[in-house]
Amino acid sequence: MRPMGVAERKERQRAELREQILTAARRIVLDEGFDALTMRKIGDAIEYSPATIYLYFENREAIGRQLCAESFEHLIAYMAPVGQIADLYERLRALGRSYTRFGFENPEEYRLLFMTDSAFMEAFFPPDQAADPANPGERAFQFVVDAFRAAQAAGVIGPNGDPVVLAEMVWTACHGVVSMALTCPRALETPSEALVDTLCDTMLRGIAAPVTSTVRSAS
Amino acid sequence: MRPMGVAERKERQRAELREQILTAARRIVLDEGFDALTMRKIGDAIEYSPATIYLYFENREAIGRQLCAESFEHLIAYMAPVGQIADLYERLRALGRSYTRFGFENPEEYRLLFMTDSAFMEAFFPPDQAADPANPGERAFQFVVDAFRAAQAAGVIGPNGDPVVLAEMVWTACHGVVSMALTCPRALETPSEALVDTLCDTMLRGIAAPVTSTVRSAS
DNA sequence: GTCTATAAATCGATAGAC
DNA sequence: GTCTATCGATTTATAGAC
Repeated sequence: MRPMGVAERKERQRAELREQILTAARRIVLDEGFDALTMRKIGDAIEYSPATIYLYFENREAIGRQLCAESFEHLIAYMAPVGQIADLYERLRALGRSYTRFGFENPEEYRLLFMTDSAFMEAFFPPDQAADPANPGERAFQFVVDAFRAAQAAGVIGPNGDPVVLAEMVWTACHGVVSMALTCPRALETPSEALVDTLCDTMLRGIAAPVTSTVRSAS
Repeated sequence: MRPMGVAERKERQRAELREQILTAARRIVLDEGFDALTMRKIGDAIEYSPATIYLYFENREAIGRQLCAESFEHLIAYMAPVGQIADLYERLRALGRSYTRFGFENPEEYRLLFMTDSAFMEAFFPPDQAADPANPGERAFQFVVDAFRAAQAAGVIGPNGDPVVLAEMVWTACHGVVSMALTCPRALETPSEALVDTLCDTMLRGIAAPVTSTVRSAS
């Protein structure tokens, strides 16, 4: 008779090695970027042959996709505490800051999520219209949308503007600062954090300001 | 005696082949992106051996740098006509639109300039503080700064805010829309052009609005 | 000035032995 | 389940003949 639990142990060991692969891959990506992620490097790190990795992941991309999902959770972890801020206006400002802070503190994760080949992100923003709430990318974005919806409901920013458009607006603007700072820090004279603050403040003022009475004092 | 003009002809031929190399390289980059630019492909295109190219350019990066300089000129060509717009407020809005239009209409050029390894851009934003007016990257940026300066001088947007910071703000925000749209079009629900317009309008309203009296109607 | 030939180094992925 | 060995295809860049 085969002892009980043999299958369980095997399954456990298999999951363990899978996790080792991901840990090694994550380390490589964080240190050197996704382009530097090779099966050989992973193999060296976990002290297995490169061929073995193919028994745990279909290919290199599948590893990348899994890393993406985990990084989205990481991003959410940065933004989630902001939900505690009672002042809904301050919450919006803090959201921009927490998003960009994630980018600056985890540049290679940020690169992997938002600055690499679209093949990854498309896996997280599927073509079908229905937003999947289980999708970590979608969940991160909904955080921003909800914050705008709440601010509108409370009358903090005025009812004008689709919350989705507003969310995409601040998201892409923040993304602009982070991605430019990561691609070419020298191009920005203004310190990134100051730029983000100015940007968020200006946008929120612009959203709060009445659309009709644009200030145009001269000629 | 050697006929006159031999050296001139040689120099002319040399410049011609150099231009052929750049033309072939440009085509490859525009069609397939900078990563797809290889010495072999250039060689095939111009019907010379790959080795020959090294007699005209130090290496692959030097070719990329030259392409960058030309693409900066291309970007300036998009933005320059905007300088004709008399209404300084409209000029600022048009600046954002012309910048992003360059990106959408020339995605691979945009990628080369602003979304590739920083090694290129750093060549155009040198470490020394003094902004070199001959630098095409610097010149493109100064366009935006000058527009803000003019708008401030005319009292169109109020005197608050360093024009450089304001310029970097709209620049990075516009860059955010373009780069996100190029990296993962699916992530944006709002059409890019609409997003740019909303973004620029909102920012300009926020700049025009008085800093002190931020509208905060409720709790 | 241009070529051929090749060095030297990658890489992803697989076949088949154990 | 893991390995070795390797295929097959890249690439940049150079040495040396012509």
